[in-house]
Amino acid sequence: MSNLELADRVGLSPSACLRRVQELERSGVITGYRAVLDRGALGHGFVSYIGVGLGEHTKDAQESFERAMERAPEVVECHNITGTIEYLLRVECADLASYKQFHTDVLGTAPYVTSITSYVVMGSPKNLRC
Amino acid sequence: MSNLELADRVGLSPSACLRRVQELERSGVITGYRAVLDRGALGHGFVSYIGVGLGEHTKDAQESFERAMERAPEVVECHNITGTIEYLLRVECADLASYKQFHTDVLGTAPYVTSITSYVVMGSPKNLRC
DNA sequence: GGTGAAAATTTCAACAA
DNA sequence: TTGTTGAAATTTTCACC
Repeated sequence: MSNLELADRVGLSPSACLRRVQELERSGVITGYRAVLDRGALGHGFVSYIGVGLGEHTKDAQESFERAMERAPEVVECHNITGTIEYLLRVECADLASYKQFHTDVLGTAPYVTSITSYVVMGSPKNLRC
Repeated sequence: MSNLELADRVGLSPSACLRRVQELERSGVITGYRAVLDRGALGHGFVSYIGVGLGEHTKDAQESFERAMERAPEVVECHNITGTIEYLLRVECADLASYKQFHTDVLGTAPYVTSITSYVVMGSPKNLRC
């Protein structure tokens, strides 16, 4: 949306509207801007969440696992969570075959991993983040 | 990023670059554009994932639960997943107190809900979606 | 895919409430 | 402090090569 349209929607002049947006950028409320991509069109239609448990809870175990996730392009999100397991991943693959490959090649060889629980996404009735 | 900078980065003329971007928009690969906001600055620093199990698996049970999630502003994502539970939510609250309120007032009163498992996000070492 | 010019937008300084 | 005006700088957009 152009600043002109935004200004019109919120009922401000373009310059006043721009000043507010710039203030949000400067103060860190707006971190940046992104294009929203269609997963299916990109060939990443197979989405799953994966709970991962680590055998050790040392700093080294965490860092080496996180580095492995950083390298894997299929891993779109990696959250360090409380509870019975340590990590929750969001993984986007082309299909079940490429997911299986990720499962064995990446998760199977990642350091300290002791448990893997997959939840395949069948649909997302609400998704405000994309 | 302006089209001028993007064109410079990919090594194309601005017009050729714009033509490619417009084709991505037209063909549906690029669905839209979003500002990336800082959760903490917005007062939504308390992020958690919640696994939800439903007692019934009827169409009615699913639809009424999904409608309840649609109404709750704290629910940022609602995924219908395979596995032992039916839904995985991403919930963003101000703090633990407002999370507790969401837990009892929204999830506690949502229809057909039989199990709730919370995973509080301590950190997100990788997060390509925002 | 590139060039160049017209149209539109962003940006900001000066001013007003 | 917040909003408006107006003009310059920049960018987007597109016809043509």
